[in-house]
Amino acid sequence: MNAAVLEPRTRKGQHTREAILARAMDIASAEGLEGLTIGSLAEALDMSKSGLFAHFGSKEELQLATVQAARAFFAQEVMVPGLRGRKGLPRLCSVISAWLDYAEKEVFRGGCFFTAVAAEFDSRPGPVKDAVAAAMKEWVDSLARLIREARELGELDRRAPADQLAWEFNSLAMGANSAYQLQRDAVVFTYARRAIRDRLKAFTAPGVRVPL
Amino acid sequence: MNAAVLEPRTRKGQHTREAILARAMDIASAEGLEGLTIGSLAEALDMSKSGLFAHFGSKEELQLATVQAARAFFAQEVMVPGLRGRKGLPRLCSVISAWLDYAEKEVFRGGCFFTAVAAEFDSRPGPVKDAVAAAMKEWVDSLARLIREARELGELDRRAPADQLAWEFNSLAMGANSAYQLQRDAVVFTYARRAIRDRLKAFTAPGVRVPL
DNA sequence: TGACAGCACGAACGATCGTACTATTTTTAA
DNA sequence: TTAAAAATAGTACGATCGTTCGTGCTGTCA
Repeated sequence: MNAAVLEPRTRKGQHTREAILARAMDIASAEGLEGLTIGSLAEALDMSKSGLFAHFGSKEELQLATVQAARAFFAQEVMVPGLRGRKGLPRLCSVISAWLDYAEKEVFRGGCFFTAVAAEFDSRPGPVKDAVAAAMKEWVDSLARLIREARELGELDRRAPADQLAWEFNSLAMGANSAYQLQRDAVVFTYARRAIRDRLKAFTAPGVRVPL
Repeated sequence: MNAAVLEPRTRKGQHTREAILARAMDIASAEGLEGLTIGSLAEALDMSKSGLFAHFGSKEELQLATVQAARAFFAQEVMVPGLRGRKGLPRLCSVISAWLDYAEKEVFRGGCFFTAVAAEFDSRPGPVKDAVAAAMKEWVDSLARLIREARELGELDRRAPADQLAWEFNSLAMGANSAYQLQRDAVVFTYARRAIRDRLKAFTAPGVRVPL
């Protein structure tokens, strides 16, 4: 069976599929992609298990589709608003700020979808882990690219290690999301902002303002 | 039934219980505390489901016992070797180093137990989440205490924000563990060490060596 | 030696999991 | 308008989940 090519062929099918994936992202952010159960998902959407199941053909395909949906959602929610900032340091800070806001606003019940799912699948080899790892890498690479842009514009020191910093900022943002979910103390977002700002300041000329 | 007070009354029972929890920590680090199944755990230990079950009385009690065992294990594996460093900055760096080594050596299949379990339970209210949150808080507080000691010895600037830094270092270490599990590239441990070292250097007098 | 406590076992429970089949309704295209 | 196609529902399956129950085994102490 080739379930990977199951795709909706009508507007209605498309609409249903989108509704399913929106709920799936929300549930998975809190319960994980394994805790995301076909029965409970169907019930939450007032449809039958088998009707929902037919959209994907297997649970793994549902999980993969959810990861792709989350990737698109993240781009829409974080990258698009973030990229409105002026190229260079402002844009970098704008993207990071959008990401922290997205975590703090709890757009999903469980906070950031990828933070939850990455931890869940990081030691489960398979297509789902590969998809999650690819999405994370794509995101960190985007951050590194923004850092290099700021460097080329002379706003950051030429020696600023882009990959290192991108990884750091991602770790701090994920850490803020996790700590907030766990302890429910929003001060961690202040910690994260300050940590990133201080780190960036170390690579700017004295007096340059880091807009974060 | 009061399953919480189920405790072994013979040396043999004690021994079995320890063997169960050792396996449980290992499995849960990779599959999570929900993925940790009584059946699979029993099979891995060559015992019957019911025999194993009787040691705890419920799955939640098994999960709680596993968290407590992991707390003790972490103290033994990270805090004890770390505290051998001389009081102050060396001890702080020694503890952080022990923690990064423990993650990199993959003492458990899935890396750090608490990183995995914190992400899994951070949006599942209940006694297990509470236990995990308490353990994490205890650990970050320990780091903050070490930072304050270094500050009081004059090795770190008086303005070094202990809670902020403790949170940062924990985020970076957890981030290194996660990224390593996900991408299997050990360079992230170098990133984490460098990030923490640079951050500490910003609060030391020029020329002071940060032993990390 | 006998009684008893603690440990472990096998069998079975109801519930729920993912999945497979068939039937019915709804949408689309001619 | 009608026939094909797609979407959804209904039902049932084998497997596995956590849990319960009754029963032995084993070592200890009177």
